[in-house]
Amino acid sequence: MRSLLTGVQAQKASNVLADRLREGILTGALAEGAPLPNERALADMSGVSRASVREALRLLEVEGLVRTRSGRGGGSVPHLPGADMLERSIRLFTRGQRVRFGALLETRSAIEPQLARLAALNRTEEDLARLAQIQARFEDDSVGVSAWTHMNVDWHLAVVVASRNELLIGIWKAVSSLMHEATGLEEPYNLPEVRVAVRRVHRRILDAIQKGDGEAAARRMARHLDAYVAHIKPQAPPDLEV
Amino acid sequence: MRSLLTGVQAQKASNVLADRLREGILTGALAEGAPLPNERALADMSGVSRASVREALRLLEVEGLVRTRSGRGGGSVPHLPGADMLERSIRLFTRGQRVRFGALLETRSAIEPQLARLAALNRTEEDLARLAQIQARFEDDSVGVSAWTHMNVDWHLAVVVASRNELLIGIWKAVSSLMHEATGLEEPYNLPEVRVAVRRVHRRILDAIQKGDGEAAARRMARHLDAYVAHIKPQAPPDLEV
DNA sequence: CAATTATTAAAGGTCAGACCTTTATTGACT
DNA sequence: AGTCAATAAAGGTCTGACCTTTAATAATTG
Repeated sequence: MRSLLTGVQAQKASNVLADRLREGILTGALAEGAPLPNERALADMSGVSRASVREALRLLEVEGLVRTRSGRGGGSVPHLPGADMLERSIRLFTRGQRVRFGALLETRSAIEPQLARLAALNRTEEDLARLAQIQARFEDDSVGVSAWTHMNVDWHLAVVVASRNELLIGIWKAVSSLMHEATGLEEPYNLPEVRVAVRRVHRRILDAIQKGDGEAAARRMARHLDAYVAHIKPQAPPDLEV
Repeated sequence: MRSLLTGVQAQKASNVLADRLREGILTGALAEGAPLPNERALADMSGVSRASVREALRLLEVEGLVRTRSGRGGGSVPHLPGADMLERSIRLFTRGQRVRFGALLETRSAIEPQLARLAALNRTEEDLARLAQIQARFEDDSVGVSAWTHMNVDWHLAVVVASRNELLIGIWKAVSSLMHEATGLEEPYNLPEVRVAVRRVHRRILDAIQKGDGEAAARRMARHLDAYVAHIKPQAPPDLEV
């Protein structure tokens, strides 16, 4: 008797509505960009109060599934969750779990070589063109350390994007963003010999990507990251938290 | 003149309150498990209405930072976001971005060898004991395919947990959970020769982990996953979406 | 006529207060 | 002691008013 009735648990109205809207958005029934009815109309249509409608919309907003704007012409529009949402939740996870800075390094070292491998296998001509263009910008040695670091980020991002694996790309973006926050972008790119070495290894990695040699791309990227870790690790105390 | 006034943007009351509570929880000022004041009290204390308090709590709930229960003795208690939260958001991301099933396989293949390497370096005696215990259960060949699959999941989870990298562990859990949903756990563990092969490679991986040989552990795990991919890939249409 | 400025309307944001539902505790009655 | 009813404490919901933000429109003016 008891077991028959467990699990019925009256769902909260806002959750029920949020579930429906979420499914609609994820399946595409509610097209991205096409505004939802306003809150009062949703309340009338769904038979729940406006307060509950608002809670449902708030759930979806936090999940990255709608964007809400005030004022005339505002409202809630469906939006597919992207890398920014992933970054937010990975940030919360790392802060909440007190994840070590070293764990971020390990994560990046785990995935970026694979991203390089996939880039070698899946890159398009446009990818190669963009990579070549970014690589060319490295030749200018007159730029400051900040600009150089940004170029470096752009280079890695371009490689990563060429992999065509959206999930790994999203994770990579989140992790490297957290890393850059933690290091304050204070990377060792002021030393001329470091710049020369980075330029050379970047060239070799691109070479492998261009030739479609996934193994070489992965191997070289792994070594490149090991060198980076060797540079950065001594500066960060072992128990640094993000 | 214009530029002086941009960015002031009156924050919503619920967001301000949520931000404060979030910081309190993440910094530990609001201890996990110690219940927050009830909604009416929070409203009085913060000077905003109960509706706004509720919205703030709802934000935090979706972020996995509080758990809320109804009824007497209920209320909202702080809670540090864990792997379950990460899994929810990775699930939303994969569905929203229409991530291919193959991308999940690639992600797992990217991180699990590194997890095995870290396990070899960081495993404790307890980890080894648990792994040995799980390995022993594999010797019993009479179990059904479902039980065998569960054992297999347990084995991989135990390896992964031994790595002591909470971020990679969280990502691994999320990805493998999504994979199992997509495949419906219909894995090829009914064939005796597959079972023998899996048992053997598991043994060799554990061997490397026990010896602290990270390279071997990573290499063997990578091969093991390649074999798994080779088994599973033909069954899944290339454009299968999660 | 064109540029600016006021007005209005449409939406979300907030509030107050009542009432409902769920759940744990307490107490009364076997 | 065990069961069942009453109570209390919390979240959940509803209503309806009002405030604030923002875009569109109308009025004004150089």
